Amino acid sequence: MAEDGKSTVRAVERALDILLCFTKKKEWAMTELADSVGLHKSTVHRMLATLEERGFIVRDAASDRYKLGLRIWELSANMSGADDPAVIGLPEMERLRDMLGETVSLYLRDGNERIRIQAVQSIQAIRRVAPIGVRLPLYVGASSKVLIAFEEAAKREELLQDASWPPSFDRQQFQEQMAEWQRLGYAMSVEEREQGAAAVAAPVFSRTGKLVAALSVSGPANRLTPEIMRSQAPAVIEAARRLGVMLK
Amino acid sequence: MAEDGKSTVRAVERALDILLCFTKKKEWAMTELADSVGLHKSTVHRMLATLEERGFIVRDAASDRYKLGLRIWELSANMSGADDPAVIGLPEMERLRDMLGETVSLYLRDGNERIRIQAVQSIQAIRRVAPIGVRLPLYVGASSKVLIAFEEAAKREELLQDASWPPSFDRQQFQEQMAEWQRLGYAMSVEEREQGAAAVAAPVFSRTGKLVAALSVSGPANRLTPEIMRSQAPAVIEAARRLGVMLK
DNA sequence: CCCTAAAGTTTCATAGAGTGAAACTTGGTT
DNA sequence: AACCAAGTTTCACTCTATGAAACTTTAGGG
Repeated sequence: MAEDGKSTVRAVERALDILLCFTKKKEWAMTELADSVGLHKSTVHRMLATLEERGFIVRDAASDRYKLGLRIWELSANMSGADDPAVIGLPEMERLRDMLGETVSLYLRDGNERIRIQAVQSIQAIRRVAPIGVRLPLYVGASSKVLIAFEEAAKREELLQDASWPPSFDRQQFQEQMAEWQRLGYAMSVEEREQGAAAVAAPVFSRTGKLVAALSVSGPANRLTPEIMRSQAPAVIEAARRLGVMLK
Repeated sequence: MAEDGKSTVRAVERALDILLCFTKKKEWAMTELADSVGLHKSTVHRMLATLEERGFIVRDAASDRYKLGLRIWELSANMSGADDPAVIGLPEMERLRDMLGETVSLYLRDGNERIRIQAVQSIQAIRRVAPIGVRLPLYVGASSKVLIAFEEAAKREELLQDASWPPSFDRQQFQEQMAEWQRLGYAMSVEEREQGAAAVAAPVFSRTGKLVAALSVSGPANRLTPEIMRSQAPAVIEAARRLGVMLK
């Protein structure tokens, strides 16, 4: 039972791992799941029965495969509290989008990854939903820079020392540039994570001065040149500041 | 291990029950949770450690209490598939809202309850987030009528026979009125669930003709008189039809 | 239409995982 | 300081979760 630090419940861990599979793919057959998590068929079967009984997953009537159930919806609806940046920030993000005409995203750091918790698209009237909730690496992109550079010193060190970064990540260079981002109050990226994409991001601080999120404006690199982004930076910083004071 | 039908995993059930507590309240102390689910402190402690390790819950740094973690977000984002009415239906719902000037909601049946999975408010520009995801009883309200009356015959019977309805629910009367709703293609309610509120609802069918949701228009009863609602019904039915063809 | 393969379901003996009582620690209040 | 409540850790025991194997259902091919 003893593991790294706290003692946990194996059966529950396994069940949660099964649930987490649904972030990779929306529909799973039982055997697929068993292979994916490396458990025996009959174990997965029992787990799925349990998860289904509580409404966390459902069986698609047609395909006989498993999907996430409505209880997940219910939970996520209830997690949006008065302090949820995704909800509170929406109007401010829309304002910024209308002002700059580009996609505006809000990122939270979770461990050594970041999650896009809210986004308003540039062109489409209705926001694309797919990319909300995605996990992205914390070592590329303007938002990542912000989420590290403006973190508390201790946390910042811890993140930089993280062994799980890929070899391509240049700690040295990153650390050197960090001072500049801190001075300017924003960071940029050009075709780091995605071909042909560029972004400017600014930190969102809570009233207590703690970093809570990164607000980014992103778009095609040929439109968002470094020069253009520099000119947009003040608007992003201002929006991020307003966003910050709205929180908690 | 043997229970009603399928065999389940007790530890997992307990963990899920703990998670489900967060639909009632957003923040919990450990002892509160232990009392609520009727488990020993140390058991809950272990469960929470497990849930936390996987990111399903987090400890609020300030209050030292537990809240739902970002993994829930991630899951809910991934559950919105190409067939999620909540996402696809939004534009159509907004159209209807703009046309009638009242709140438009979309309900799904889950067991013998219904869930409001999407809503666009009448007045506010930004949609109220709180009530999305709430579970409501299936025996009152226009949407409930629709979610039962337009279900397949077998399912309909099963639902009507459900023993968990309160004594106040008049099966006889319900069944008599059902034919009328089916004939008209919509149902109304006046001050059934909530004082001073009224609603018209129409069924949303998938392309295969299966009932998938109920679309409702609701507002204050003094504005939404039966007469007015009757005149709005065709628009609701049409919007529900359009919504249906968009699905899957 | 039958045969075979794959996927899903149930059964069951066993080990080891989960459990809760109790002891211990931490932090805040009178 | 002493107290109390909340949270955390330990540990022996038992019952629960487990996976192998048998069995059932479904799907596809000859």
